[in-house]
Amino acid sequence: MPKVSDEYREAKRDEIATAAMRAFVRKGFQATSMADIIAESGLSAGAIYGHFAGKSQLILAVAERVVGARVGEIESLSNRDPQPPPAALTRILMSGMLHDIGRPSLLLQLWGEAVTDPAVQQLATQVMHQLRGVYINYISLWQQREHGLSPADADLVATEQSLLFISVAQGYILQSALFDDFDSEAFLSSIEKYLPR
Amino acid sequence: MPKVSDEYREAKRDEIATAAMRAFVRKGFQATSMADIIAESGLSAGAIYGHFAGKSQLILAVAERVVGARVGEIESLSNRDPQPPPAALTRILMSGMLHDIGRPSLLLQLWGEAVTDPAVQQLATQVMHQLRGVYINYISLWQQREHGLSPADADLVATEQSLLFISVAQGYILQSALFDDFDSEAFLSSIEKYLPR
DNA sequence: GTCTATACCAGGATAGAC
DNA sequence: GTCTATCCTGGTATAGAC
Repeated sequence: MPKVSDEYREAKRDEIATAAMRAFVRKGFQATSMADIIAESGLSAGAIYGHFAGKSQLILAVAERVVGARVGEIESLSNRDPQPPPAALTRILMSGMLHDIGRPSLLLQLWGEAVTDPAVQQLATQVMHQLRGVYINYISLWQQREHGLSPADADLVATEQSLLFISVAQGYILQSALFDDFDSEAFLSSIEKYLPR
Repeated sequence: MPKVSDEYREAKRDEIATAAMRAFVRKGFQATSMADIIAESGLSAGAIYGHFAGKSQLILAVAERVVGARVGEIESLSNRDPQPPPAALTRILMSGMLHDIGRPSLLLQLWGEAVTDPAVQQLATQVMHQLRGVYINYISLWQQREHGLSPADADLVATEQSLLFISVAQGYILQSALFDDFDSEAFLSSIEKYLPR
């Protein structure tokens, strides 16, 4: 395979997926028709079907892009030297996410989609595991540094607490989408005040 | 209007909505066709359209039933005399919910639906407000009884903490649907261990 | 009120030319 | 690889008899 062709192919897929994401954010996965995506991308039906087998493949590709960025970011945070306390992770993650996808409502749709679409379900589950792993590492490190726990004890605490911290991030996303008077700052500072250190 | 007619009407609506809910739980809102609901109910198209204007009305009706039960339950908990600590609320609520709707995945779909369907969105927002109100009352009462705070101070604390407790309930629902190895008991006991009392 | 049969349409996917 | 035009399925909603 020639190299240029591969690069072109990848760039085109990216261009299409990005356009699809814009459309999905606007109207939701289900309500977005292929015609919408075609219009948004400025391309034609033929062009799109040349790169993606169908709408569900497109949803999956968009989902992968959305969550992929997030996982990378979290991993990079583990290696930061003046380690922020675990509760502050939420703040950092949420602002990164908002920067990337604009409205978090896309995630609500993704979760809804996971219920019925096995491919999305699998992706979501896999990401949850990654997320949990990263949180556990992060919290364990924090417990060792801050409270002098042994690695084994720290891991135990981290395993317990990870579910709680993940819940808080999920709560942020849900509440920001569903409260019409959501106050981001109030939420985050409340978190930092009441979650364990 | 004759009384029997009204009663019959309401019973029939309930029968249809319940059948629709079974179908929705099985296949999801979008993937469920009117034909599915017709089959599940054992009735005919004509009968259903005689009681509901269309599929979206049916979704709304099911959503109202699902969340309505929950709100009622929470309110009744406030008046319980040996008041369980706020973190224990999660346990009680979640078991009530599981009992009612079987799998929590229906809620994920509801949240996804809220993004695009204004009627569902409005319902979700309204329920969130109720939920927050009930949590605030509950926590405030607890703070007064347990820590002897003044009502004003207790309200302040309760307002801050309510978002956190709601997050935890939402996290439970999401994680139970998205983790293939979700451990309900581990989640709940971790909550009770690390959340403020 | 409820049934059966069907009209009607949106929208996903493809055919074939360029 | 991409375009236009079109096919065709699945699915909502209605018509009309009972």
